[in-house]
Amino acid sequence: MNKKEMAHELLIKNNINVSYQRMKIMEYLIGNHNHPTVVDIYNDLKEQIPTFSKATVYNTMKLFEENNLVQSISIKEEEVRFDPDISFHGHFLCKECEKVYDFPVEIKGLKTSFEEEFNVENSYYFLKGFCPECKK
Amino acid sequence: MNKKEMAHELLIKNNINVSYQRMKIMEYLIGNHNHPTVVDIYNDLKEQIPTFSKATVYNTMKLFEENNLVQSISIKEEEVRFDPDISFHGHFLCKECEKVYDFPVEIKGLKTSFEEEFNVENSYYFLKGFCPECKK
DNA sequence: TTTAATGCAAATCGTTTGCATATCT
DNA sequence: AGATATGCAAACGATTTGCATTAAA
Repeated sequence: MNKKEMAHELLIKNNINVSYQRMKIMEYLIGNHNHPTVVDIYNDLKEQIPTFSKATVYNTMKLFEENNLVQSISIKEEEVRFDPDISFHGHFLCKECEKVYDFPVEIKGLKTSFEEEFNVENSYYFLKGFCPECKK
Repeated sequence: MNKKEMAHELLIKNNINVSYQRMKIMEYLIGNHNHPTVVDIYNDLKEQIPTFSKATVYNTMKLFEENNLVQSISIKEEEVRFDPDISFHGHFLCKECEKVYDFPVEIKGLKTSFEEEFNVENSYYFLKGFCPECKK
C-alpha cells in the first residue's frame, strides 16, 4: 500500500472528508520524521498546489490533531511542529542546528497520587542540547 | 532573611548589576508558584514602577534565564512562562483553567545510549489535562 | 564620564479571524 | 442546492529591535 492509499484510508477511517489538500498534506506527513512546522508544510507543498494557503494548513493540522492523526510539539517557543507518530516518545532539540530528534523513553515510577487527582490527557518529554553533529 | 535581601544576594552572587527593576522582578519571583508570563510580571509590577516597560521584563527574564535563576516553560504554544524553581520537576497544564501545576517526577531507566551521543543541557516533562477543580 | 539599563515605538513573525469563493455531497 | 473546505487579506498577540534617555559603576 502506497502513501496515497494510506492517506486515503486514514482520512476515511477517521470520518474526515477527503479533499485534495488534505490528501497532499497527509501524504507529506506519512513517514516524515522532520517534525515540520506549518510553514514547512506550506513551503514544501505550494509548488504542487497552485492556490495553496497557510490558512488551509492551519485548519488541516488542527483537524488532524483533534482526530489524533498527529501530535503537536511545542519544544521551541515561537513555533509548533507536528509529529505523525502519536506514540509517547521523547523529543530532543539541538540548540545549534535546530533539528528535532525522536528517542525512546521509558518512564518508571511515575504513577503517583498526582495522576489519581489529575486527569492527564497528553504527555511530553523534551530535551535540549547539542546533537552528535553539533557538539564540538 | 526577607525577599528584598534574598533578591539582592541572588543578583550579587550571580554578578548581575543591581537595578530597581531587577530587584522588583526578582522579589516578585521569589516564592511565586504561578509560573507567570512576561505580561503577568509586567501587569503585576507596573503600578509600583511608573515607567515600567515590557522590554525591560523581556531583557531581565532573558538575563535571569542565562544565569540559571529561572527556567522558561513553554508548555502552552503561544506564551512562555517562568519558574523560579530551577530543579527538574514536571509541569501540568490544565486545559480548562490554564493553571500550571508543579509535580515531582522520578524518571528511572532513562540513561540510554542516546544520552551518550547527545549533549543534553535541559529537560522538561509536561502533562496536559484537567486539574482536580476542573474535571467533572 | 563611561558603561550599562531602561523605555518607547516600530517592526517581525506565527497564528487567527472574517468573509467571499470554490468544492464536495 | 446545501454544507463544507479553501484562500486571501486584515487583525492579533507575543516577542524583538533600534535608538534615545536615564541610571549605575
